[in-house]
Amino acid sequence: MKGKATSFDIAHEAGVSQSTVSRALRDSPLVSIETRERIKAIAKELNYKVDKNASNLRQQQSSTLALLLFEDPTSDDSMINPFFLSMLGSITRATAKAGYDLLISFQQFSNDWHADFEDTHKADGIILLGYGDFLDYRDKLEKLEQQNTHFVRWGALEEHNPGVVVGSNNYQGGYNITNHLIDRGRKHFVFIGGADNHSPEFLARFNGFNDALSERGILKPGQTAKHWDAISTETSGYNVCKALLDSGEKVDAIVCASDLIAIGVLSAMKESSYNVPDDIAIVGYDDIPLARFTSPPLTTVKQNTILAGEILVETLIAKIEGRHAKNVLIDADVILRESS
Amino acid sequence: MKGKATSFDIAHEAGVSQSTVSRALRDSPLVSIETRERIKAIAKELNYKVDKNASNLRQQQSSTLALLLFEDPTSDDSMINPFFLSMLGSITRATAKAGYDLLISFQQFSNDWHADFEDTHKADGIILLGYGDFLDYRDKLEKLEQQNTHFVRWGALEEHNPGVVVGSNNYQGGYNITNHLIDRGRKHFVFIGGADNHSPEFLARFNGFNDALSERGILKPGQTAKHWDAISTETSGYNVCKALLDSGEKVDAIVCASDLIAIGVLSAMKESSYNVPDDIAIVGYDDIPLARFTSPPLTTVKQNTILAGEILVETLIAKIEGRHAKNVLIDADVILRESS
DNA sequence: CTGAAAGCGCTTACAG
DNA sequence: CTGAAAGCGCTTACAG
Repeated sequence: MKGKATSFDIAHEAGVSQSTVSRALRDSPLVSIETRERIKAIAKELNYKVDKNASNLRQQQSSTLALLLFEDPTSDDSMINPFFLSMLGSITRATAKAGYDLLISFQQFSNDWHADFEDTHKADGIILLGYGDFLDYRDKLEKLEQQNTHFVRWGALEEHNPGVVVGSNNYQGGYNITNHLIDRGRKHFVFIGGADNHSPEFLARFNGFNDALSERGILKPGQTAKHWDAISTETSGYNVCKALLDSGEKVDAIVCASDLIAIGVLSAMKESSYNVPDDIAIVGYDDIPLARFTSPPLTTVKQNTILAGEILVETLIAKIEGRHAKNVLIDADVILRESS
Repeated sequence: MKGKATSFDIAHEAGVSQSTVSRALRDSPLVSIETRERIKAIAKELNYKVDKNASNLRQQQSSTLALLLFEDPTSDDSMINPFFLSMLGSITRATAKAGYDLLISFQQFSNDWHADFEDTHKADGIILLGYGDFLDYRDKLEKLEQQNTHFVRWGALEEHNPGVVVGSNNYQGGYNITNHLIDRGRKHFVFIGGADNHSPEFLARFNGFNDALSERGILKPGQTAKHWDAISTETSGYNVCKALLDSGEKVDAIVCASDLIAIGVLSAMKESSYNVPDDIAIVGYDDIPLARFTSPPLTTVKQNTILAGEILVETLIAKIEGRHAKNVLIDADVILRESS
């Protein structure tokens, strides 16, 4: 036998037609059990595998999902946010469990990204993952929607979302962790991280933070909480924290928009000989695996990545199969550790 | 226009044959520049994309690489080794640059993994990534080789490797970082991590460690360095370090088989009030992004993941295209930080 | 430079 | 329960 075996080879070997082979391998009840078993045995022996290209072409679908992972081009080359990597792991597993393959593509926000996976029939649907400047790509999402491309996006729920969105309850997370700090007697709060509508997830965290401070009287009516801008990297957290300390701003609690920022902040604190949490409490957001191993271990808000990955995949498959798919908000839990 | 446009739609619109459309879109010099441009414009207008399934079927190839990422089933669910994630990032980028798509699949070592990506024509070749019990899957690799499946493996170079291997010079890394510690006056060494032929990469690091100690007279002839077994997770590093400290073993330098282990070790040191590096020097291996942010920052051996990803992809494509592909050993550099 | 035709390897409606 | 045939949307050898 030269080259790979085809269904015709099996048919020849089994003394049946090629149609019967195809039916048998797909477990069609139209074929008697005995013939089915016989054909399967021969297929196995010849190491036959259905050619996916032919099968997909004929069926006009691909049993493949595409994941577009957006990276912040401002961030460090090799440093992909561990939170997304953990999502990637759970999405991969959920995809496999559902019988689909997963095509992956990293995209730079800055680039003119193209989501032609579905147009080229390489994928039946697309998962969009990544923080980043929402406003920049809103147009593209709307175009995707117009083209009837199936896609789900991980992100913040807003009034008019193009497509379906699965996200974490960022407002609740920011709100709860701030209340925790207030309960511990903290008075002077600063939020470090992006907090405008370019990154709605961080903004929601900030809003929860702000509302908790207002409700508990830390903020006077009409006042807005203190906010220092940073992108979601350790380096940015480190630099901003240094600047914050230099500014002489009175602070005894810092709420960071992500764990990565918090790790940079902890590092700056140590360098400037501040004691965490005695002098200043630091909390993060995401609960990346390393949050347990910082010094001190980091209090943070856990995003349930395993659940999130499953829901993303489930939602996308629902769209592909034409079932109803709705937006989902996943609860975010505060994880108490020693940094607060 | 209902459904997606095909090359026949473009042909109709352009008043040429479908063959000419196909040629024009592939930039064949057989088609005049003017016709080419005209056809491309129409294709763009109709939002036409070549159907990959049809194109692949016809050409008997897929322009897709598959990445099998093996996870250690003993390790924490959500915690994928950051080193591999960083490799994943660089492999994704290198794959895209070479004009291929990337299919990803996570595999449990324990499972009966099947690499039928190439058999099903879903991928032209396979990249195997992950530490793990080499002996367990040696048979499978040999079977892959017999079936003429194109694959590259990330790992240790050994005498009789099935297939092509790209790896880091683990022996050199272990050797150099140990010499660094000896230069700093350390006398009592322990290696934490797996060091048998089930995980040849860790074993190579241990061998480099051992040989450096022998050459410098820290080990008497015939003696073997002290070695405590651990899997590559923070938790395992933490537990083993606790046991080591409890044992009363005299130690002033610990060489860890991975940064993850070292992070657990640092955490145990802190808890038991040892000062790093004054009491005990700790070094890791991998230089994961967080190594810079541990407390104290971790001295470690850098694996050049960007280069590694590029070489893996390059090597695999060489095999696919029938060119000569040889094993590659990448240099490993010691990164000095405060933990040693 | 262009077109008509074959064929990649399947799945499935149609006929028996 | 089974088979002959059409067709998914391309690419490319062949003929002009």
